[in-house]
Amino acid sequence: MDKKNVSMNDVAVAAGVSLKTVSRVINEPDSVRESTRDKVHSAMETLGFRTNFAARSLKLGRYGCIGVVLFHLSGGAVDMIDGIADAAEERGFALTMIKKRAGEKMTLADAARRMSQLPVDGMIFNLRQMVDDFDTFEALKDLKTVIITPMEHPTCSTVSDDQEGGARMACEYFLNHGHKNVYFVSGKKESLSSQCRMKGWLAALKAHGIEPPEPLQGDWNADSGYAAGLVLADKPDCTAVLAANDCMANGVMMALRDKGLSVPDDVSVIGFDDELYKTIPNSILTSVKFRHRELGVRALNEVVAGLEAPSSRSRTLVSGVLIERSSVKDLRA
Amino acid sequence: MDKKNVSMNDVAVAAGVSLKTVSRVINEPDSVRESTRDKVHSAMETLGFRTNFAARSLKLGRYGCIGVVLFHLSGGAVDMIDGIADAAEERGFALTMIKKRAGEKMTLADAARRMSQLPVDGMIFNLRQMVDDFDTFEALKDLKTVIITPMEHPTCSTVSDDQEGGARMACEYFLNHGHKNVYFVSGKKESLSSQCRMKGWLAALKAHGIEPPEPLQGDWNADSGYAAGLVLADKPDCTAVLAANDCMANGVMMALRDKGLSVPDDVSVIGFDDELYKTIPNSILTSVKFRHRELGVRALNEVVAGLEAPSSRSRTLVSGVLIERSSVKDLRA
DNA sequence: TTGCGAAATGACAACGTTGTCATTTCGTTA
DNA sequence: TAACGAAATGACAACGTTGTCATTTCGCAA
Repeated sequence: MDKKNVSMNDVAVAAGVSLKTVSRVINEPDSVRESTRDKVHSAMETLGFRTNFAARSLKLGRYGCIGVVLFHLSGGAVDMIDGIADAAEERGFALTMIKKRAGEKMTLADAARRMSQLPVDGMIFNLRQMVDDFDTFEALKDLKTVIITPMEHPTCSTVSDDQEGGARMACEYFLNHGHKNVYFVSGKKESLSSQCRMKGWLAALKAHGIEPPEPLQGDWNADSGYAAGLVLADKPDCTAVLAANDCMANGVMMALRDKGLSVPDDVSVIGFDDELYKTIPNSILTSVKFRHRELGVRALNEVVAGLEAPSSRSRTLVSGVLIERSSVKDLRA
Repeated sequence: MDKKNVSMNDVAVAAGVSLKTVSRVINEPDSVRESTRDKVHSAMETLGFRTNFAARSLKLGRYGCIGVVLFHLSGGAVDMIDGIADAAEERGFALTMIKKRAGEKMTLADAARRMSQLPVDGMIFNLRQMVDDFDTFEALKDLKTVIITPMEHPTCSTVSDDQEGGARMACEYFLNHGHKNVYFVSGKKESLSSQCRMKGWLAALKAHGIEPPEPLQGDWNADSGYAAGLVLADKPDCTAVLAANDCMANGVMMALRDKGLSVPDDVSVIGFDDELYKTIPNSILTSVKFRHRELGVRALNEVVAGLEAPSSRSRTLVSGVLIERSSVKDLRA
């Protein structure tokens, strides 16, 4: 019965004004007389008018949308997306999202090409693992591209947690409390987060002239931490353990206890992400927390700032915070 | 120096063909001679042509995008978004996302209005708490709307985990194992998940003619579970505890142990979400797991299926699964 | 070589907005 | 009341595609 889409022209006819006046009511209401405005408004109301995004964008030459490519969707990603979305909202942008499917192989170039066919003025890549064309990739000109990744990129702006710095901070915290060495339990090998955390640990120890012990390989889950803890319990020189996340840290602590050792009296432990308190009552685990929300906000702001100068390039690091609880013993006493 | 946007016309001129032929190379390549196609392709390559989304959508009258409104962004949301995104990908759709900001008040009508100005053919609302206009809301016609929520909606299609059924299943599991009653620890009051889980618990007990004990109020975190556990430890008739999530279940278990009770020998426990194993080594907690990913897939499919008939209405429930471990003792023996 | 039907290509309008510029209407002052 | 400048409104083109329909080119049989 009724027409599919109500256009400005329909509204104009109904209100007895010109199409351009309807346009003005929407975009510069002050420039039209109040009586006219009311007529137009009620016509819009009656007909159920909604501005057509496609036509508007076509004319304006921009979309008001930022593309987000999720190469990987992990736990911390929620808060990051939250930050991106809130910041976008605040600046009047919506998000256009695509995701790498499990098993699918997607390069940065693939992602950029696909995104460029969608309604976006700029884009953000969330990249937590290495990708083949990382170093050779060049963003499409006139389409600002920001990569969320700990790696430095030759031409694109990047934003990252300072994971390396966070790990260094945790190590120094141990050393400042009189520990002479720090053991490390890593996450999955292919994870850049794990790699960076390990790098920070290595750097801190070397900076103090300490020979780092062999790191123990974990997989983020508690069971792998428990296995590592069993091994560490037998090392007499092990007084401090840095685990690449809280779940593994918890596994380590439980193994140590099962072996008759006390945390922190016999061995001190620090984790990452500060989420153990959600699952363990009265959690004592000291942990390095990253501000994922802030990370998202920064990434979005960087894109928006770069809309006018897509080829600009910057590198943003969002520092971590050490949440102090009681899992680290002060050996200096 | 170079023009801002390369249009099909530019490509046509460069390739020495008509604009329409370029269009055909893109949309129906088989209808154009191979030699022509090659000319066009190389012209596109040279000029860096990318089809203009706005113009294309304007002409076609559709976008190939599904809107997602996040009223609330919780942990389980990651998997759900993952499912939505994968299913969208598979069916050739991208996602357009907006989010309710913390503190902001957003009704369904608000969300629908905002979305309708964006490039979307249909939309999904993720709604985990009650909202003022839930019962009165009517979706915009010709814009299929699916709500992810446990509540039934008068006019819109809804998709949900069967939380109530999951809770019932867990209760019955206790009862089938010879337990005579089941205590319940709830999540945050305003959470619909918590409300549904409680409803299922009540329903199961009543169906067996059991008078439900007073539920204990928690807040999803372990500490609140621990507090509840301390209370429950003093109830001699308490042999079975259903906690609205795994974190609280863990809190309950630790409190019971601290009070000298054994799980499952003295008290049996079941949780929800099956995520404790990530944090606790050798976790014994039996838990009801919901398939959030599947939930997202169903929601997206429902939208896409409804694109042609936006006013159709359906209700989808995705059942939960009981992951059996050893935290429930069989009292029948 | 001619003629014919099918395949390939092209010209032009249309989608629903906004920008440019011209025209009309209004309120004010002489 | 006339004249004027400012405010309000309108006519028309343009954004970059795709659909419709007309035209050209091709391959093949007579």
